[in-house]
Amino acid sequence: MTGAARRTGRRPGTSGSRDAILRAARRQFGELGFERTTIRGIAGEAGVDPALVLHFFRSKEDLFAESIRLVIDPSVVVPAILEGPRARLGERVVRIALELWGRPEVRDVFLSILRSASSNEVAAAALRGFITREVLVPLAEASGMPNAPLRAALAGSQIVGMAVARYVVKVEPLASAHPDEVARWIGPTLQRYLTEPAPRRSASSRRPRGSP
Amino acid sequence: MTGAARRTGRRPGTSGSRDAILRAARRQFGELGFERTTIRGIAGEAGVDPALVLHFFRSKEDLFAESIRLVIDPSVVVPAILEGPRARLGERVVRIALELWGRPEVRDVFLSILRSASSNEVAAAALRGFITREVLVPLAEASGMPNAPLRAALAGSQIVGMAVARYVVKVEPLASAHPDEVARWIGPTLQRYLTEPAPRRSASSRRPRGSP
DNA sequence: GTAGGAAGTCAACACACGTTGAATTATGGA
DNA sequence: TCCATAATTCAACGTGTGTTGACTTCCTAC
Repeated sequence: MTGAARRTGRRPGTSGSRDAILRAARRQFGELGFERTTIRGIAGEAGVDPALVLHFFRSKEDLFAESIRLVIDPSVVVPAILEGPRARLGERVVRIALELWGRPEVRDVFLSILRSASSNEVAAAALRGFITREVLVPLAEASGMPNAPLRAALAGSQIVGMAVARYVVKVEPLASAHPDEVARWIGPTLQRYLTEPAPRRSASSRRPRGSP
Repeated sequence: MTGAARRTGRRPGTSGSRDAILRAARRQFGELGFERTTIRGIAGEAGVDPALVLHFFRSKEDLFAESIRLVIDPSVVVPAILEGPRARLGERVVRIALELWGRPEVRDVFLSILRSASSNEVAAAALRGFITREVLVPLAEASGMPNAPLRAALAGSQIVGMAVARYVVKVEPLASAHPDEVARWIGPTLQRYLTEPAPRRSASSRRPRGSP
């Protein structure tokens, strides 16, 4: 080595430290979840002093909130969902979801949210908000069905379930199935939730006549 | 108060401390997940010294592992899934799942696993193991279809997705929908995954002839 | 040129956590 | 009756964490 011990003070030129920190944060929050990710770890990966992390982002919570600010563009995604034949709505939705999960930046953010949604209220709110805004509302509009919110929530539940099974818990053979195959199976489910008539009340789940 | 400062040494009679600790652990792991649950917190809820917790269970990891040891009885659940008309397999599965989530002890354990599966390998393994053993294998047997593992994984993904949406993220109106309604919507999905013919390869997802 | 702010490091604080070892009191079998 | 063993608390240790404040170096607007 040239023996250059990292000295104090500002560096010449533009360092890109802020971005490096954010990238490292996203990656680690995605891999470890909120609790197990440490400021020191992020700083290490970004090649920077831990104090600098908090110089840019005021606290760990703030950094987390910033790191899960969505990196997907609704003005692209929503039209992509809406355009095309209504008979293939479900399939389009799965394909778009799978495509998003395929991009590393997006995937890290999604994993962050999913990993942390369980114990971090910010993350849970983010997930709820995202699902509502980016998934439910457009889908409800696209379907134009009565019951739209419930239908959209059901569709969302199947997508989240697929993501958990595939990317978090890694249940085989789903985890390594080809996206096309996944789309073929799950597409019809979403299609039914979103566009087909509501299920009939079956005999066994009806209360006997005269009961309250 | 009677001023009775808790003194040291063994208590007369049977105290039930071990059970109290386990109950508190299950509850807190379920509410907070592995990381945010503390030994001190559990001890507090159980009315006991923190050291006693580690006297009974050798470490926090061990306590966690013990606390997620499944409280459901396969010899009851599996037959309940298998018996009855094959045409209503899907509906039976959802109903059983919802019924299990309704019992507080089971619910705490499920929540523990779900909340911690993302960052705790023990929990992820437990979830994978449980899904495989209690859900996938029996379902695969029940269906007797080719592709059984994939089919069962898909069914599992819809169940987990419903649980996350309903109990963790609390997406409305799914979160407060009546179990009957949930069963009516989701039953057919499981039914299709488990018993209906595999989806045909559609034109749009086929590669053009001659490509690798 | 020079002042003020931005980028960067260093050392330290305070706190909470999991874990340990010794000490104390009860139980139950020989 | 005695003694090993179980149940229980207490006090403490070590470690890792988020966060802070002082300090230095560079950039840019006047």
